[in-house]
Amino acid sequence: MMNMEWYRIFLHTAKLGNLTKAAHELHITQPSVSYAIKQLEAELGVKLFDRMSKGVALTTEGSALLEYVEKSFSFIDAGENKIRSLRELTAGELRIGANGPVIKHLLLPVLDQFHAEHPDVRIRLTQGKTSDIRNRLKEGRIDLGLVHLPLLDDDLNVDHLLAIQDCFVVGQAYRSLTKQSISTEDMIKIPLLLLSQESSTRAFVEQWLSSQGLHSEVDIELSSLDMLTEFAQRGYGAAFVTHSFVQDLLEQGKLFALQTREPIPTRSVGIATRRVGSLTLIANRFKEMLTADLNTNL
Amino acid sequence: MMNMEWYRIFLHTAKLGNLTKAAHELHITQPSVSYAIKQLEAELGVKLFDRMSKGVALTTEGSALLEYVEKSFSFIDAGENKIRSLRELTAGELRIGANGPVIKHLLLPVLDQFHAEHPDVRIRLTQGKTSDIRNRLKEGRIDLGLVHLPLLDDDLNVDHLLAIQDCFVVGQAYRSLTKQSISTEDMIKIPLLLLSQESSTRAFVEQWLSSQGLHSEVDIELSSLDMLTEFAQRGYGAAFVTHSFVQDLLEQGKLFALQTREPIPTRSVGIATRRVGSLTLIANRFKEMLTADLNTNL
DNA sequence: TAATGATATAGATCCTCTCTATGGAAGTCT
DNA sequence: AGACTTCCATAGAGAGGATCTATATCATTA
Repeated sequence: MMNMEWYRIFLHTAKLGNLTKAAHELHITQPSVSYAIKQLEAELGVKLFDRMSKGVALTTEGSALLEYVEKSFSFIDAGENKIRSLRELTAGELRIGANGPVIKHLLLPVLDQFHAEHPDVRIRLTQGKTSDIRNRLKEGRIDLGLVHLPLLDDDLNVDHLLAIQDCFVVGQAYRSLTKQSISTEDMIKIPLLLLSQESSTRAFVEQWLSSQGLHSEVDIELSSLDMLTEFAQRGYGAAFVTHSFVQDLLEQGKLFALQTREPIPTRSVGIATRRVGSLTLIANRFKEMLTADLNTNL
Repeated sequence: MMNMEWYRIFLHTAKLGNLTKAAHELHITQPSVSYAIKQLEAELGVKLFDRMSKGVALTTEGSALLEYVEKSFSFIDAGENKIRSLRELTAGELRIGANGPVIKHLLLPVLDQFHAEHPDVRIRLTQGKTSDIRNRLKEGRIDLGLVHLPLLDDDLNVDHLLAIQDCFVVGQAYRSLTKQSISTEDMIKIPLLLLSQESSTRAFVEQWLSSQGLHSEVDIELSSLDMLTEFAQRGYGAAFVTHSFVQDLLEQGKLFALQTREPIPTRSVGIATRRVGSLTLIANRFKEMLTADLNTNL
């Protein structure tokens, strides 16, 4: 049976025209090269080299073979280089999905760091709701998703990343209500500003309310955090938002958090990946970076 | 060190997605495949397959590698096919050189036979004088030349192919001279029709004459056998030609051979090849055919 | 003719691949 | 749930081929 190693030896020998030099280059001895060439010639049934007084010279048939063998090995070389690049994270891509606020407040700083360290990695970022991200993950269109927990899916693996605390915020108009704690019943008398129906945040707040036997009439339903805070600032009502995502506005005195008597449970943001198969080296690295970063920023 | 055989095993495994099946296809056992994949992964420093419950699946990195490995092996396959074709004489080319009369009267019949047996071999035929053929051979532009002997050249190997007998022929006008033998001295009183200066045939006839202390004034100097016989037929004089090449015209009574009292020595046509290096399989085959053919046609 | 620089060959050795046997994990079918 | 099947991993033994050392051989060159 044909042995691919013989081709490697053939290639070096053909290029150098000298068994002894080829042996040197391959870190083997001259008889080994002689043996390999002989095997190859026997197996192919064709003489590949003319043995000259000072070295060897390709026969016509040998030359014909060389063309192919050269190309073959150049592809192997290219493949090994590609693998090296992937291993050293100087090639490949990172495909992530997350929702808007998470991208802006959690992902972006880490992404900056990642991009600085691995500028050759192409970053493909998709914005979407947790449910979108789940689908994209399962379809293999992204490698890694940042999602709100709980996310139950047999195909996905979800690691807790960090806990977030939600709260209701209001603008100057309702500032008086923030002086002391407020019951949930009283609170929902204020017009509520919530994210649109399908979001997991909306599901969360509605579940919290219903656990207290309450139900809210939503007054204003928006699809982005920025708009929610904008409306809240202008006094349209109380917006349900993640505390740390509006930190700046709270500090600037543009928004004020209500102190709900009934505490709002914390919830988690997690990293979701496919359960089957393994992460790309890149995604792995990024995941490490995410967890490391958020642990130092505690 | 990287072993090319591992790539072969990788390729089969990747395509089948199943170590056991790959082992079957490669006529080895499943643990061998398992081992090879493991070695390759270790050497590349990258996991190539995810081990699933029912088989294996390429990782992203494995897929990247596969692209290259596929191409690499397809070139090896192509190379092996090419060699097979060359071995079976269903590819490649035959490059021959010979002078006009030899092509017409010696080469053509054998070439017909060769072409019938090996229609896929491209035939490159160059017409030229013996000296041209020698140069082309030495430059590697042809593989095989049919030349007049003697041809002395350290770089070339010349095998005797067949002996030819030259003669002087005349047309109807001089027919009377062919009734009985004629002395060389008398003969050169007839106008002589010879090939042009540089041809080896011309050199041969002049050497024959001068060996008898004679010298000829050439009357008509032409560069092709056909023209020589044409002029001879029309009674312009005696043409020096190879007997077997004008056999037909002699039989048809269009030409008549002089019986020279001093016999014209036979000379030889030979096959010339480069001394260094080896013949292509094709040229070898053709050479065999030439010698075989001319031995049966004795 | 000796020296040089090649390749070829012989025989011993060692390494690596392959094998057999077995274990273990994940799914599948009663 | 338990038996079965399918597939991969591991361990250890064994064989065979690639490699090594030593030497022969051949052609060229000084």
